[in-house]
Amino acid sequence: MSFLEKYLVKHNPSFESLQEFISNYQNTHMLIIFVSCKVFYTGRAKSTLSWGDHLIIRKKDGTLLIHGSNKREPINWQPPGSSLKSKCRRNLILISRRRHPKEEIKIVISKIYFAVAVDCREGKFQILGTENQMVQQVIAKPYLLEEGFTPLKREFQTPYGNIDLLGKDKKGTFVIVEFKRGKAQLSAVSQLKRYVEYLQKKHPVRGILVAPGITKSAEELIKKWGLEFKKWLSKAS
Amino acid sequence: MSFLEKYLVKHNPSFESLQEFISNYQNTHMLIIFVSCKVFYTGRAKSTLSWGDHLIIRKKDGTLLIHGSNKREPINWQPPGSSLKSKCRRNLILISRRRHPKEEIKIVISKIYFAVAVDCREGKFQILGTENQMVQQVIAKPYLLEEGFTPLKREFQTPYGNIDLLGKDKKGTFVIVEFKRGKAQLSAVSQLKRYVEYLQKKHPVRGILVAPGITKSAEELIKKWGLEFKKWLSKAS
DNA sequence: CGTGCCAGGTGCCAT
DNA sequence: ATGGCACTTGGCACG
Repeated sequence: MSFLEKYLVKHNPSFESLQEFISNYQNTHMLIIFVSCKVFYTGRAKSTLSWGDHLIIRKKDGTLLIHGSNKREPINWQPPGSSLKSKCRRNLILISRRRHPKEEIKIVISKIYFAVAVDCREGKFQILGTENQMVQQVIAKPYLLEEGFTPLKREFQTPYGNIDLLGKDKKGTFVIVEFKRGKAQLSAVSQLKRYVEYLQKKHPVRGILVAPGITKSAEELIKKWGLEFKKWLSKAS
Repeated sequence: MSFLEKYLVKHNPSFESLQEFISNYQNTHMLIIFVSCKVFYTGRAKSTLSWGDHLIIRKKDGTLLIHGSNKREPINWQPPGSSLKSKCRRNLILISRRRHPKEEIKIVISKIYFAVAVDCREGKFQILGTENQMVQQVIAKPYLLEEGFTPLKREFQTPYGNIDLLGKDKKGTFVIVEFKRGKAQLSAVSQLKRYVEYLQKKHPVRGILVAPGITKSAEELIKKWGLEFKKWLSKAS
């Protein structure tokens, strides 16, 4: 591939030709390969994917994706940092390994429809509306939480976990604030309770869960445990 | 594309040609398109991806994936069930929408390197080694948990959440068992504690966390709360 | 490295 | 639809 070309396509390559293609480009290009194959994964779990048509994507950071005809998630994958080797037998076999944890994917390919090597330089990504930004807003404008609130420490560490935001209310009582960007569930209440249980051994303390909504049972639980829920309006008026 | 062909490639298609290609194949084929583009997402959060080369995959179930040059995760995406429309302006614009929640992705394309439509029939997938299988093993061989254990109910529902496995020990005391397939963390202890707190209002009850390992602080917490940890040997001897 | 935890989490299954 | 939760979760930040 000349340095001017963005991509190179191989149609119905032979096994040997794909092997060479892979070894030539796997460190510099993203590979997109459409094949008939079966897949064996073993590692943290163990899985098999029977014969079918699958899209294989291999990124130069070592990521391996095996996609099927639906769903957002790949059927099988290997995360960044994984190796890739090929063997030519009766079928073409691709093996991707990672070390920690030890995991292996074996792709047995019977037919290669096409393979593309692509020179991909991605853009810059920015995102807004995360939990972190909720916390930042409350730190900047503490009255958004409640009148008289004073933030003390972001990510306050305890042996029971890390408190999103520790502060004091207008009476000087410690306040533990847990933020959720989506509807708060039982687990969020548990989390807040953990922090409160720890801190209240030393000080009187309030616990406030801040989220745009809360499930029914989480709301019942939070009342039962004497904690508070504060609905968060994303408007941030 | 004839019904015999597995795939069809367009090299450097014009905007209009890609529009036609998409509308012809988006309901029956997986589309794989490599372009120079920028992306705007708005919905649960809001993000921008600046100009760069990105791989666009559109599955016939409506899934949209926008991949960059590294990482397992797509930079932007739309889940199954999303729509896709195109507009031709100065650039080619693809818009994918979903209803619940209301979310939109706008892809502004300045250059199309290639587009492929693919007829993808995926294989059957099977997986072993999940949490569910740990539970099934204990149900089949209760002594693996402890001598004299009797399983009573899988997924026992409480207003505090669902208990993986409820049973009784040899003395007839209720036992709540929570399984984790990986190293158990603070959240697992919290979860177990929730169930125990609920049931112990009515009966004396033990809580056992079953996992191949446990983090230091989770172990301390589980002791402090009077719960038990049982190390799970995947050997299932 | 391990630990904790958010994520536009996704996906599955239950009511 | 809402909810509870596992997931080969992935990814990040911090000790």
